Amino acid sequence: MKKHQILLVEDDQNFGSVLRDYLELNDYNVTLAQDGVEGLQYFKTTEPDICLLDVMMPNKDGFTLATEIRDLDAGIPLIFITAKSLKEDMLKGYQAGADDYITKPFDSELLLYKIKAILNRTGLFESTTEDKFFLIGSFKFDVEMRRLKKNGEDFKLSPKEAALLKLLCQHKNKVLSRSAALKKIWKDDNYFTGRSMDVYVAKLRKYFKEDNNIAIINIHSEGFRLVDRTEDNS
Amino acid sequence: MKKHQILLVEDDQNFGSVLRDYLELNDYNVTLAQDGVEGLQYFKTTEPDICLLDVMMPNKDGFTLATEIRDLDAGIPLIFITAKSLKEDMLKGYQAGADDYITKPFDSELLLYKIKAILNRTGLFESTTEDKFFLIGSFKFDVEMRRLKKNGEDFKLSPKEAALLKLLCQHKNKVLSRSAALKKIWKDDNYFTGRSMDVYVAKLRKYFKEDNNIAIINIHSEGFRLVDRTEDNS
DNA sequence: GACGCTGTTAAAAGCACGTTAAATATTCAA
DNA sequence: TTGAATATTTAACGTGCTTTTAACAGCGTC
Repeated sequence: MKKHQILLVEDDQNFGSVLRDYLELNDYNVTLAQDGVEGLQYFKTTEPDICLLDVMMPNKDGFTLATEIRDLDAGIPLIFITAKSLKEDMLKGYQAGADDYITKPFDSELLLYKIKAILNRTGLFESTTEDKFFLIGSFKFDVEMRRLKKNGEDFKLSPKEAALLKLLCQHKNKVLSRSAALKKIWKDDNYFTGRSMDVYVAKLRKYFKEDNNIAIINIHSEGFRLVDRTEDNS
Repeated sequence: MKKHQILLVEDDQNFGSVLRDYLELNDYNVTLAQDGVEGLQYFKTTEPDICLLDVMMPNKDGFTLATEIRDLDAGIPLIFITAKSLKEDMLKGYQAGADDYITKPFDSELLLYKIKAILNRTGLFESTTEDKFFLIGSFKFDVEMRRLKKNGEDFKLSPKEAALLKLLCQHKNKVLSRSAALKKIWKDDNYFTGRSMDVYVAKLRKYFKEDNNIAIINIHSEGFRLVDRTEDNS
């Protein structure tokens, strides 16, 4: 999963860098701008997913900046940060197109949740770039459709076959541990589910039987490894 | 512009009806439910654009309700209303999928702005040009009229037939998941609604029986796929 | 070679789907 | 309000796909 990009515009250097570090610790990429002018410039170059704007800033205040940003991208989420909790300010903020408003001093954990909530919302509408296809040698595996295609042949996979192949693909050329796969797909790890998984490994191997470049190799009492020799790996 | 529909769930009768009136004065259609159970029921029947949920309620609390609502419609915006401003509560709210959080006593004008901000955001992503027609091979499907035409033939579809065909069309050549369709059309996902859906799939297939280019294909335990072979897809 | 682990196949059990028809529920007009 | 027309759900039965279990044979390590 790619990290989300945040634009933070805050003139208070101390507060700004502390907040930036905190957000970065929580897996966001943060660009920190010192004022509205710089903020707009960084907005154009970094193409953030969400903006945190201080209201009171020299040079260009947060509301003006918000309007300009919204001009460039009507859909970008905005959160205002302000010391005052004046009602007029909040209303003005929402008019400028705020998605949320947070007043200093604020709880940093709460801010994280707000960011997450908003990104979830916008994320819903973006095409989720979850792994939809895998290329395995000359095969193409369509996860949603559960189809494994090669030239003329076109196999329909069962749910468990597809789930297992997906896991193997995600670990291509690495080891997929037995117990991890069992817990993930079978939600259980005992003798019988283990045997069941072996049956599925056998089924998958059949599909790749003709192709010597593809193999599902067992690592004794560890798990399985999907090797694709069409890629330049040792 | 059609009025937005709000679902307000609030057990305090006085507060609830005052808030409802206030929102109605501001051009919203409001449905007021007294508790979580009633809330879920009204959610299914009124199909609101946004929900305002009191957290503390008898019978079923706001968080539980939120989860159930999100299960039916992952995209619907939720705002929690609470008397306490406990951090734990707010975090729990955001985890339950809140878009915003407001604590009593609150400024009513601010609430309006929050609602507006959220509706603006969701409105951006909805297809403004709601699909009125679909072309399926040599058929033409008029969604509002619930008519499926081909040359001489002209079938009149029932509401559920039309709703299902519309969903299939929106996912043409992709997978329409069983549970998604059931939640969207039947507002429920259990054995019997599932069987009911199968009956409707059979009905739809009959309409396309003569045309070999159109098929509704089942993907076992996943859902259905409307394939149109007059378009150049594999 | 003993033991546990894996490979494979086939039979058995389980579950999802296709379809039709009968039973309910809903709608609409008289 | 009632009854006819329409719409939807439930039931029943057949079919096919999926998954588990069982059985037996081969492999790996100690």
